[in-house]
Amino acid sequence: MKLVFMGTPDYAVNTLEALIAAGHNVAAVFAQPDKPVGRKHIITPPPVKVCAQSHGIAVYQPNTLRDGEAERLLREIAPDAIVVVAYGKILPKEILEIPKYGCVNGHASLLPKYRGSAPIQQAIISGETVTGVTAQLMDEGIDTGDILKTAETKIGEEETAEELFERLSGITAELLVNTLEDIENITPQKQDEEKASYAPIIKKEMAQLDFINKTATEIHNAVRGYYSWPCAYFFLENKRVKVIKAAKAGNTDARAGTVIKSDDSLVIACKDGTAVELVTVQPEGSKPMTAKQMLCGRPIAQGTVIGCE
RNA sequence: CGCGGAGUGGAGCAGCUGGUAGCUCGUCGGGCUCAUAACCCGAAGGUCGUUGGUUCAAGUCCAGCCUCCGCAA
Repeated sequence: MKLVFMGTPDYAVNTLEALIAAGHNVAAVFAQPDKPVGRKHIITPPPVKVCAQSHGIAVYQPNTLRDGEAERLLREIAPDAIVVVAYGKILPKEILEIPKYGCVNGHASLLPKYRGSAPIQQAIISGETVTGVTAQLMDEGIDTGDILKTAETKIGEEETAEELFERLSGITAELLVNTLEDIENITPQKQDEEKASYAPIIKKEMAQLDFINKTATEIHNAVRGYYSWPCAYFFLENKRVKVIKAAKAGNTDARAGTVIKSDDSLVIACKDGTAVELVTVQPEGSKPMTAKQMLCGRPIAQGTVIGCE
């Protein structure tokens, strides 16, 4: 099948590779423009671009798809289908209409749940135990297209968003290859709007831990869901401390937000009499370390209340 | 030249205005104890990232370099 692939980050690379390996003719790849990355602001090409180039595929990085240029180009290429994975741009109607089989998107949730930019993180933060990937026939809305195929997977109890990303990336690749294979025989299913939910883009501030108003389970989910970006955190003497790993630590009758243990481990009381142990942390300016290591050099008095400014 | 923090015994840190290094943990030895990851006593272990400079004297001041990290993107 003659395809155009649209994607940007690491997450999408598996799918591109899989499509090529499955024998499809990937005629062109669209990715976001190169962006400055890192402390030195080095202009870096997105992973999908790097991958495409290594396969000798033409790469396009338009700033917009709405100036007619992309449409003209795609009509000229005339793909049978456009496959979209984490591209980062909304496809306008005139482009959606170009391919015979439409535009097929791999979305990292079981639609209609968690439409939007952060389905993976949101699933973990919400405490889901099962998630998956949906192949949908894109329409003009955000992840509102008809469902072609889905693949489910369990979320591990200690699984982080980073790990889930990695796994779903592979599942997405497989699902999309299968979807294209069967595309003639699939009857697209409408999404159930009643069950729809939206996973908004993650902002840094959302990852600040609130021990007072969240239970230990919610804290644990947040720590996993925000890892490795932006990473859950709290403030200690005006310094940001990231929490890399946390564990539920039984019950307590201490007031929520209070440090109830700070010798060889760090335990904080949470909402509803629950308690959470902060296992691995990273104070601003330091490398990640165990809570015990941090306490060696920066003791925290028991009874200290960790608020949420 | 985007902003900022940091490189000190195995780990995490302190060391302000310069006179050869200290804390918590760990390690090792001994003791207490029915016992212990608990407690007590003791010990080992540091060319203070690197190069050069100022000084009678620098971890401590100055300059350059290397490395790590947070923010921002």
